[in-house]
Amino acid sequence: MIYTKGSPALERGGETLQVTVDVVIFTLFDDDLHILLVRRGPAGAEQWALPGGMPRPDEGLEAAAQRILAAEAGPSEVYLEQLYTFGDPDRRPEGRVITVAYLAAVPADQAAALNCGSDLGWYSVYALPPLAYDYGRIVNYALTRLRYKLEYTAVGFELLPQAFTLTELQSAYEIVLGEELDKRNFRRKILRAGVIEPSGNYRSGEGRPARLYRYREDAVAEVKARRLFP
Amino acid sequence: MIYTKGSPALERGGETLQVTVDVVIFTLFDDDLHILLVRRGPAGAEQWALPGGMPRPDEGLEAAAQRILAAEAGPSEVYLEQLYTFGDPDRRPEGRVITVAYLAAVPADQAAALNCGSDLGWYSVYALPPLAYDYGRIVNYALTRLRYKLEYTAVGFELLPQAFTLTELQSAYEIVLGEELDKRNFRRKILRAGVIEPSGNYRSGEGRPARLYRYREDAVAEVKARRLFP
DNA sequence: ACAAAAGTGTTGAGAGTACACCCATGC
DNA sequence: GCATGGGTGTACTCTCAACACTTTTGT
Repeated sequence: MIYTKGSPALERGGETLQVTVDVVIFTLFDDDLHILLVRRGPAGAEQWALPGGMPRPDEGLEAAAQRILAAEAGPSEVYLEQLYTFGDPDRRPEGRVITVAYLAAVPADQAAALNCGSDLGWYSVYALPPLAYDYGRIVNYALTRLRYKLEYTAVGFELLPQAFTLTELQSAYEIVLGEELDKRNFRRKILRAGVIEPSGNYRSGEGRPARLYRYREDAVAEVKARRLFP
Repeated sequence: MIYTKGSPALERGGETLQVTVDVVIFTLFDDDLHILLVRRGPAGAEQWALPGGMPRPDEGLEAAAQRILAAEAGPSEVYLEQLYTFGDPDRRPEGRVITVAYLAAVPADQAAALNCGSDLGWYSVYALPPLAYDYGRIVNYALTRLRYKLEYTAVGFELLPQAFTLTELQSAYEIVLGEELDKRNFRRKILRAGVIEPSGNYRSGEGRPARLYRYREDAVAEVKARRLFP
């Protein structure tokens, strides 16, 4: 018999088993990739944590992540995916907590609380404040995953406003990947992929106005990358 | 304040919150891809489940998966990765269970219990018996992930014995992917990748003896597949 | 007219794909 | 000697990567 019934939390020596859902929320502004953090602990010895909480009794894990995201960052209709579940017994000194981490990407123009209170803030992933517990590991994991997905899927657009120029798009890729890309190759490849289309408008600024593009909702983000093995 | 302390399992209306770890264990024999299932329920209306259990108080999630794997399938030193966490509130009628699913791949010659009791058995993923709850979904998810990883990483070798012929390797790929591959292209590509080396021995059978290969432990399974996006 | 950013093509190298025959052994 | 599975090479196409100049606007 594999599954035991009963009340496991109590049977296990009285230890409580907490499950939390934490969300790593990425956004892109000021030429930098940011995540949302909440402050914990007293000023002076302050530490930062990911927004999170416990799933409610009748709430699925993804629904909980969605709720947390909406509460802290504002928008709905954003990119959200399960990242990983962290459950080492000694993650936290006060007791065992199993955390189901999610990754979210929101466009900066939808991200509420861009200049939010001192308990909540966007921080560059390249200059993070001290994080509590093993949050650093979770953030690293999320960043690795975001970079990976950026190359093989269309997540990149989830970080941008609805209309964007090709230069802005390229810049977004460069910021997240931490790597420079060739302008002509970038444009050829992204246009040939057929995932974006001109919106018909232009954006003026310094120099020649740039054509605006939008992501094609009907785009098949068919990720047919080359196989490593036969 | 995001995290509440106390005894959440009781505070939440007396509902207990169970966390289990389940493992989808793949192996390859008889020209077919199999997973290990355990029987639950009475004969006649029997249903099958994935091997699983609760993590012990001082045991990490991966450690729990390793323990379950060792107990049911025998070997250690096998491929094991976290798959996904399933936590819909209505997964099970008897109460809420959050399941952290793992994916394992073991070579058939290490898989104990190949002809095990009637409570435990290997089943072809292409002909599964009736599964309890949402196990079907978990198995599908695992199969999708296995196929995906097969193409871009070196998991394939985890399903094979230490020494294998190129024909056996190709056959393994074909069985898992459900697709035929070209012999010459397969060989050129796998050899050029530098992940296997001849063991020096040969296997005799019908026809010309086949050269045996082994997986190179020092192989950099550098997955440099083509980017979809720039 | 000039500064500033947008936009545009070509070429060489490497990888993918399709395809058919000879080789070594056991019986 | 023949059946059985093992092993090998080539030609075409496509994608990648490297690389520099012209165009359009605002001041």
